[in-house]
Amino acid sequence: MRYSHQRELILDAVKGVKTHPTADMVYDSLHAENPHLSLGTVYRNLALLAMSGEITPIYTGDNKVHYDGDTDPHCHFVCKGCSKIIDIFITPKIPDEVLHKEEFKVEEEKTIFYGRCRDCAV
Amino acid sequence: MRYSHQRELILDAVKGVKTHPTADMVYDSLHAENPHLSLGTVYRNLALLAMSGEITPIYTGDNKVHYDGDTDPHCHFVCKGCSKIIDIFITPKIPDEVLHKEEFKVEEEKTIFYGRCRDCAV
DNA sequence: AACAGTAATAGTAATCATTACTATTTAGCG
DNA sequence: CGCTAAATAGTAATGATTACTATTACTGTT
Repeated sequence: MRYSHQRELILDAVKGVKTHPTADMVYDSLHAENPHLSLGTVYRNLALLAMSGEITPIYTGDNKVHYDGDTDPHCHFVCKGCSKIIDIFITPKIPDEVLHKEEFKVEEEKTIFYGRCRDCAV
Repeated sequence: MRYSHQRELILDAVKGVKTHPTADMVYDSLHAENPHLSLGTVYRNLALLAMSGEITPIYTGDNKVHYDGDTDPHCHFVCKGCSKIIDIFITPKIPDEVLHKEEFKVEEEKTIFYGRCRDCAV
């Protein structure tokens, strides 16, 4: 993987923010300062950065991939009202019984809690 | 919610299977016997059934919503090689520290383990 | 510093899952 | 049976993501 200015921009955009932006949001945040940046480039580099472990994809069910610049293992909360994603800094522990299955080998765990945030309480 | 024959078909198709089918897969499995069933009807009813808690959506990151006919709380394993989904029958426990946050109220938890199945081992 | 080779980009078109729309059908109640 | 609203079929539209291609720009070599 060869250096590219755009990839650095994109990585910084995700790392520099505590929200969990989608490709579209990253593109919007960079486009004003970099009018020639292409949305396809954002998509491709987010995928590359996720593959190389520099950012983490989050699949919340809103039909868009979000990315987290904090790769330290932790969980997320997703509000069913406003779709906001909140970091929960507890380290999920993969149970031994799951690690020792014959059927498959677990490499990572993703845990999402769903509910309602204070603003969206029913 | 009024009874419909189509909804019953769709519910049975998801409940009657241990795979975790997408709307498309449900449609395919029913279309031969029910040539007038519409894909839109499948999508709408899967969403309705999920909302009423009769089936559970799973977001694995493959950009398609899968559904699980088993609503008993449990986890899933997703193979990074073949994308197969395997049930893991351990009941995830929502940690007290998460249940007692002021910021939000957790209603459910979804945990997915990622790795490689035996067939896709590297 | 020019050169070559090849990965990366920009810009646009295409794809794929899902949702929206509308005329028609049907559940279910009086 | 007949009414009314909910549900469906079939098709069109949307929205996120990927594919494609000509051009640009890293990086190792002379």
